Amino acid sequence: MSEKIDRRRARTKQLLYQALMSLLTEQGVEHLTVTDITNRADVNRGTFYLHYKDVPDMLEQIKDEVFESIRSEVIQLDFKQAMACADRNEPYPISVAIFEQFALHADFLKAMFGTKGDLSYAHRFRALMAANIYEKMRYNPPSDLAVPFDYLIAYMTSANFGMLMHWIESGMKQTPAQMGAFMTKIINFGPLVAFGLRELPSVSSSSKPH
Amino acid sequence: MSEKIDRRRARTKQLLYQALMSLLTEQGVEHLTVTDITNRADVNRGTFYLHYKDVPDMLEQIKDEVFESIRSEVIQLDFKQAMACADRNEPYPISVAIFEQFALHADFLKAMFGTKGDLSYAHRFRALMAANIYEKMRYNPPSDLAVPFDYLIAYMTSANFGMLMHWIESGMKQTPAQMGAFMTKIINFGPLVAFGLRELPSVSSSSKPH
DNA sequence: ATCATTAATCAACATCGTGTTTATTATGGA
DNA sequence: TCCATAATAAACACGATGTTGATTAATGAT
Repeated sequence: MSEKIDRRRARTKQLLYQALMSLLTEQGVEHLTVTDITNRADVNRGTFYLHYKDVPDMLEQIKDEVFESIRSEVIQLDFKQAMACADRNEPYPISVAIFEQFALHADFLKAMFGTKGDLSYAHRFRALMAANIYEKMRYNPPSDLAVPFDYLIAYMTSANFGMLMHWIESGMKQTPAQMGAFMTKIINFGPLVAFGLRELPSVSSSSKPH
Repeated sequence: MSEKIDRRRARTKQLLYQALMSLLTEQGVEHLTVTDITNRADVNRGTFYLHYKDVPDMLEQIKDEVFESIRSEVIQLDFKQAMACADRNEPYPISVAIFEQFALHADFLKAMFGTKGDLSYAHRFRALMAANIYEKMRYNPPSDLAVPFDYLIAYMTSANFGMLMHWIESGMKQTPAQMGAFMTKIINFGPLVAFGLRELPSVSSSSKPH
């Protein structure tokens, strides 16, 4: 009853979505016009305005949906669980689930993070990761840093996000499970150890909970 | 003789530049119109086209100049020198010079890398760093990686670039010398050691030259 | 199956920014 | 001074926008 969806609305909305996606993969996020979208969707131009305010509005809605689908996974991350998985040398399931969610929206994200992409969207994902890492650190607050804490956050979010982008841009040759394993290793042991350039260092006293 | 610069050309070009910069810091790189720029510069709209093809062309020229000024410093980086400085616990001069060059163009870069920024420009700088790191690695080629080499590159370029962006976005509270010190530490010892979360690990055999 | 409701279409409109052109004015360098 | 060139002003066609009103078509409920 409360769910009343007119087939016509759903149909044209899907046509517009498909048209947008094909244009997005072709020419990136710039120079997207209502005229182009509606022409490709074989829909009257005026009809577009029955669904969206303008092109940025349409993009915003899709961005929100994709972001939310990933955010809902990210907030389930548990630092201790991830560490336990890393010690047992197995991928952390929630981490894998996140990569699967990314794979699901690969085309869209590839366009949004590609050369002609949307920097504000990248910032949004980085902010999500930062909040998450900050949450992790609260369990084991660092002190006596050789480099300020906010730089630690910037470093880690950018590094992880960079690997994610590289995965998407290079055609997702690794499975989500593999990527999850990479990420877990690097987060817990640092890049040099994870990449096999150094042995695992002995755990220092400063990383022990009080 | 060969250097013949009409004062009028130089004057209007500077007026256009100043107008562009003030608009850039106000509203980011999007929705920059010729009309807005020439209005703010108090210059006839037609005059703009005597200097630039269109707005992207004007941006491109400035982007090229700034990029080149930084690239010319980056290519002077020497891996061994940087390591030597790190061991003596002093900032690597060329690294400091790079940060000074960034500081020189802070306003422009802040706009280009901000929320409404230009992702293609960010990619360009990351590609520069990637080429540089790749060059470094050639002296000490890694083998037996737990994670593929291209992910190592993606990780490192993104991490370093992320710190750089954070420095710019947070108002450049650290001096170029301090930032150079941060960077040198992290590149050589990894983030966990650099941030003081672990002790310096013993150097493994895999990181020794043959 | 009917019918009122809602969606989609079509055509027209004013608006805005673009890039170009022409004629005119002014400024600079020699 | 005087020539070359830069800047101005006004006009133009073009393309995309966002809106409107009238019309046709499809849908869901009864």
